[in-house]
Amino acid sequence: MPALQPVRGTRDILPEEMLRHRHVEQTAFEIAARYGFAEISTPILEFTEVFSRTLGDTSDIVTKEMYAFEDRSGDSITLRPECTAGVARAVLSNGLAQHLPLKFFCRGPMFRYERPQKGRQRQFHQVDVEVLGVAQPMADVEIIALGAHILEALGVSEKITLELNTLGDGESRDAYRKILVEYLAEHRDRLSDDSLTRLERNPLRIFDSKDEGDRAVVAGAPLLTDSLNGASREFFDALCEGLQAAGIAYRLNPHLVRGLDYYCHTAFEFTTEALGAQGAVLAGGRYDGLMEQMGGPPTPATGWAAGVERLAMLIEDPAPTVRPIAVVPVGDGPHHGAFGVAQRLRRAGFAVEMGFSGNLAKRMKRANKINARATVLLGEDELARDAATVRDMDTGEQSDVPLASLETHLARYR
RNA sequence: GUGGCUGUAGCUCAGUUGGUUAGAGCACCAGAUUGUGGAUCUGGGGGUCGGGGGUUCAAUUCCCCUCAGCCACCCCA
Repeated sequence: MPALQPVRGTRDILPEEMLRHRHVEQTAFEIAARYGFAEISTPILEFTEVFSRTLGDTSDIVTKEMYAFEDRSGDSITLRPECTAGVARAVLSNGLAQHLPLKFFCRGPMFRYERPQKGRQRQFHQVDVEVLGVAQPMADVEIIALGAHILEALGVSEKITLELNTLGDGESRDAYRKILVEYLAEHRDRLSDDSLTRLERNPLRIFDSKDEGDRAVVAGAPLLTDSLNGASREFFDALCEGLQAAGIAYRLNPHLVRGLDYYCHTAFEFTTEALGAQGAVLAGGRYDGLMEQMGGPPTPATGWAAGVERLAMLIEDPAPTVRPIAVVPVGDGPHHGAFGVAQRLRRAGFAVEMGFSGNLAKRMKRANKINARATVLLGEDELARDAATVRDMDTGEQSDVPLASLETHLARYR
């Protein structure tokens, strides 16, 4: 354990930053609720197979990014790298496949063993929505609309564009893979080393490459959209029409692919230029095959996840929290009486901070520092006649208020 | 995992061609002001110069290793 440092890629979220996180999560949660999403929480730990079976043996997450370890009983356990597999598992574990369709909202920490960068930590947080049991593209339209709605509510829409693509169904993708591999093999000599291994494992991801040689090759490559079968074409058209009808602007990006094996049809990413290389802020797609892969019944599903840290970096400072009322005993005598008053006000719904150390000037300083809206001063003489001196901290005005009407008097400062 | 940049007080940063007790601003604490905050003035605390090793009479400064952050790749939220 070297020094007093947090583990690499993890960090403490101090109150100021926590407010931003909270704002992102609460906004997402509240708007998702309006769309009928119910919050669930699944364990941070899952058996490793939950992820390795579903994300694909060739995905980066499984091959190099999983926080996996053996527990005391010898089981292989993994800190969840994403939400979807856990939610799907929960649906099967709880027999919820009987109750489709389901709409879930989920939030919490995720873990990926990556090299940290700004906007990319080993422990990070996501908010996540999943729709299970709906095969129609309207489900995709709805979750994309929800995503756009949340980003708008967070005030970050102008910095973000929606990119959209289709991966087609299995048949379309198999057909395309053949054509693509043939084409790429012809240009093998111009591909980067990275892309040569991609060619073996997951040729679609060559489209992601930033290598110039790769890009040149990819520019002339056949497109998946040209290999779509009728059903896939129809699905994608319906999705695009649905988005247009909903007034959601998007940019078709035929090169947009997904790193995880379970995706099909819809693939989308809300991205920003403002965060450097970590531009994806909310992304997802359709995963019709996942539940079956996990051993459950074939179940169509679609969903997305959004990065809380990334969004927290984009938003303006959230509205300031309520300004408290400071209760200040004068001298050391009235502490108990003052505390009684503070408790009364707290029960009445006021945010109350009490200062009782140092001389009066010190206590006032403290009241000022916590940005108190008003200070309730309680000295021996005030308490003796059941009254308080209330000071408006903005105007400096003071008034003598009977304790009986304190709540009424302070109501203006809520 | 690969390549590069950076690391001095809580924060932002000075500093040293290697040389006594490493500085500033902000923040913090105390006093001026023991029944009144915000301004001002005065004083104070706080540093293993990221960590370890090496070279040297002497290292914050030069060299090596290591840790962390940042940038790009990889990948993704």
